[in-house]
Amino acid sequence: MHAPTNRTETKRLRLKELAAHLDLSITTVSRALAGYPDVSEQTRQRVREAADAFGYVPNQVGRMLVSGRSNFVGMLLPIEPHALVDPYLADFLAGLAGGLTQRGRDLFLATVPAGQDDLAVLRRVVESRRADAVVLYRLTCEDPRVTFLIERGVPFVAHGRTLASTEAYSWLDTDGEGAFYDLGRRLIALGHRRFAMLGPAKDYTYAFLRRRGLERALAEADLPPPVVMAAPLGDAGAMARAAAALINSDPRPTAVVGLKDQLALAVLEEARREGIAVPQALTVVGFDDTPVAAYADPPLTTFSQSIAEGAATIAAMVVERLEQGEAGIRGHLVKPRFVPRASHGPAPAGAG
Amino acid sequence: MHAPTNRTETKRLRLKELAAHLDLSITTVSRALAGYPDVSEQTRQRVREAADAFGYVPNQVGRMLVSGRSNFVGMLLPIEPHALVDPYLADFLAGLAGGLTQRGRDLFLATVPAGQDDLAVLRRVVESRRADAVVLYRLTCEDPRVTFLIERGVPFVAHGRTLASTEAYSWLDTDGEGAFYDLGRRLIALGHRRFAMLGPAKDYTYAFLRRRGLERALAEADLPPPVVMAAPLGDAGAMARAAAALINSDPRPTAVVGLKDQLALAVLEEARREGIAVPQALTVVGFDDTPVAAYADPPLTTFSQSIAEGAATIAAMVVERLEQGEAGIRGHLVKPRFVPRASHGPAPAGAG
DNA sequence: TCGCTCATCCAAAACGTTTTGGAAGCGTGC
DNA sequence: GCACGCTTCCAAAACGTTTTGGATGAGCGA
Repeated sequence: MHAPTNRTETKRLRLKELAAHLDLSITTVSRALAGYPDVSEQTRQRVREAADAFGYVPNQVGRMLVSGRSNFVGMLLPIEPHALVDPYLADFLAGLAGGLTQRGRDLFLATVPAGQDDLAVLRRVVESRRADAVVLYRLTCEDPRVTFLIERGVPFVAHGRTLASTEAYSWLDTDGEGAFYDLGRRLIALGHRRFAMLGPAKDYTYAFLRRRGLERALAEADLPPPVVMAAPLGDAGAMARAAAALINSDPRPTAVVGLKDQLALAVLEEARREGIAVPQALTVVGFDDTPVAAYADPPLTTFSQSIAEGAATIAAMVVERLEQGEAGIRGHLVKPRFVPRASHGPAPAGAG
Repeated sequence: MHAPTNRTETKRLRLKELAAHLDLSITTVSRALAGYPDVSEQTRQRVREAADAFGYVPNQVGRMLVSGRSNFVGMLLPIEPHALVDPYLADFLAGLAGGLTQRGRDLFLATVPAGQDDLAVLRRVVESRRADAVVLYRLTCEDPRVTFLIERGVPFVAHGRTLASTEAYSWLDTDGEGAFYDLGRRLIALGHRRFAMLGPAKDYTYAFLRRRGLERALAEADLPPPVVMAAPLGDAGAMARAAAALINSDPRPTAVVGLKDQLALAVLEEARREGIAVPQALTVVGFDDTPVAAYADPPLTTFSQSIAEGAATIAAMVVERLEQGEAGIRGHLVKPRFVPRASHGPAPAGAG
């Protein structure tokens, strides 16, 4: 009953040793395990049994070297200090990793240290041959990473998209433009005339598109475009100030849409602080249906999209792109689901 | 102004070609870049410049093969179908990946497909040489993964710990036992006498320890142990039923502690449904301080722990373990912070 | 001139696998 | 007895790097 003092240090079994033990060449053992037809059924059996018995697991690194592929898919994770990580990222990663595993690949997470260049990291990941393909997320309108990867011929799939050249790469995006167009029409039908919008500070494409959708709805109804403000995501103070500024703009908007739930929640918070009743005096709508949305006071009207499902689709798209080359390039637009809750309603009477 | 029809297909530059171009041997180029002293300062300069000019990035796979290390740290991600991914996982992964990157390693996410064996996946990850070390999370009291890894001599760090042999591996855990002991005393001082506890269905160590902490506080005050129920995390229906059963146990407890916020929130929900006032008639406390906790009605009293910070520490511990072998084994206990909000209060008068 | 040290460079082996291009053995048809 | 084809196996090369164990030549003291 002694504690194990020295670890077993199981010297891992290599193909060479397995072959020696079987009195076969490593070629034959390799081909037997790979199921090639030029090894007799009897030998194959013998090899399989020995491999199982010894618990032989092929060294992937050796394989990588000769095949030139790593079977890894890389994903870049920007680490912004003090900014909260998007809660939906967990679902996304789980879905992506799960989908990749299903297809015999694995996910490799590369972070971009604060102050470092996205592109440098991206380049290192790809050219060091540690990843066969890359998943990008949170694209900007003219994302330099996209042009870089296209130029180098690196297979990748984007969650989100750029404004131009969307034919040249695979992407999956939520139809935020359509959603916000519909939302605009819906709110106009409820009598709203003065709109405001709170977006992220960075030039994300989704922000541009959602805004364009809303503006199109307003333009079609001959209404003026929304008042727009931006705040850095994750910076609670800045978001609160921006929300306050929006609410207090003169004349006060009757509907404020947040481009993400976090932003809409900041608006809700400010409205409560200022004693503005939601939704009687102010309609607030968000996007994402984060877990807190349902718990907000009042529960936040928003749009829902299944992140995990989208991530699984992206996994499939990556593999398709890898296996079919440029013929595997696809674009997917996913329609989000409107989740009406209690934070929106008819425009206050007498407004406008 | 043509669109690029054929991708540039930049044939990646190898050490051999760089050497040929410089009229040097690959040995010298390799050693020049690595900074060995047996290459003249002049040559080193020349090599460095050429490498920069050509954008030479060493093929990591070649390195891995010869060094026997991959510089990857693996993490197992159990994918439970239909169960929500823990929201804190995103912070954890971001912190871990960031900390590893800082130290020259990368994170490799391996999922365990539903129905597959944890151990089989773990074994494959480690023995295929794709990861030098592993991070485990959500440990059970006698976690088989721990014994497996110790037996094989694989370096790993656990987030959480087992009950026994905690000297034999590195771990970082929240002091849930201490926290719940303190909580018990605090609530007893507020007049509570009848306690209940809602935990996860699985045999997680944190559940055992938190319960033990609470029970110790009750025993010291000569109070009976808490009524305990368990529900599978992520299954909303089951959690609601368990919460209802707890609330309706006779005599009704005056304080219910949830082992995680999700469970406490389920209790809150049931209390509202049954018209039981919180905290006047019932005290509810959670653990984790998830984002929704602050938004709950009433805002949930809970415990907070900085996940990202813990993850960064784990990253440091992994590297320490890798570099110092068994001498690098450490155990860290982190004290969570009590976050009093509005869901707890004095026991109702006349109770007990 | 010889022998020694030092600075600088390099050929070859090694890491563990897959793949290429045969080779050996055996039966078969003529 | 020979050419041929088929089955089964294998040696060697290749993948891209690091490391080992010299080799080469210059400088220098004797």
